[in-house]
Amino acid sequence: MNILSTEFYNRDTLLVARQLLGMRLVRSYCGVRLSATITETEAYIGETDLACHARSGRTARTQVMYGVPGRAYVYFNYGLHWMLNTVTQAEGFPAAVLIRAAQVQEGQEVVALRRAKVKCSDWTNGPAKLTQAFAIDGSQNNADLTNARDGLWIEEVSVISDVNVTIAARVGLNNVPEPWKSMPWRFFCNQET
DNA sequence: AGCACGATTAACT
DNA sequence: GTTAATCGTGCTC
Repeated sequence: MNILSTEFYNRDTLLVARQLLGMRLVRSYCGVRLSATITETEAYIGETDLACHARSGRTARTQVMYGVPGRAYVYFNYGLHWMLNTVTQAEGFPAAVLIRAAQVQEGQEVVALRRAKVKCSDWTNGPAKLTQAFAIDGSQNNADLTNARDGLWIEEVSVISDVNVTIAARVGLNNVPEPWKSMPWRFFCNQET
């Protein structure tokens, strides 16, 4: 196993979002190893990106995005849902990659209990579904993803070739003005299984 | 202090 | 396709 390092995250956010496809998100939960292959990501880049939380500048909520790359930015949305991001680019520049979907590999028994009411194909095919399945919430905000100490990290597994990747506009940005609403900053693997 | 709304989900019709 | 659930955040008064 090869845990992605600070150098991986300290690069252009679009490159990180693209290359996170195929990587394995790992969670150490109650002594059990949960893992899932990342299949969908979105990039949020800087204060000028009006879809990015950093559009409001540095606040208590957004400070993690301004911090060192390779940390988790976990935020609460719609009064119910937690979203997992990885902080990218140099310290001081606010950017992150939202992990939108993944395919469970290890720990299926645990995930099956946590996602008991839905069929397995719906376990982790959305950003808040993923955090529910992996028991990720605000206590993981600013967790260090570059080692196993905080129980959450990403391992390099395989590289997904371009023919298997679709690039499209980000989703859920109803009130965001153009051109930000339509920027092709979403990356996902073509074949769902 | 009050308000509108959100990087969604699941359960409806 | 439509909508309730549910509350932190940032903005206005």
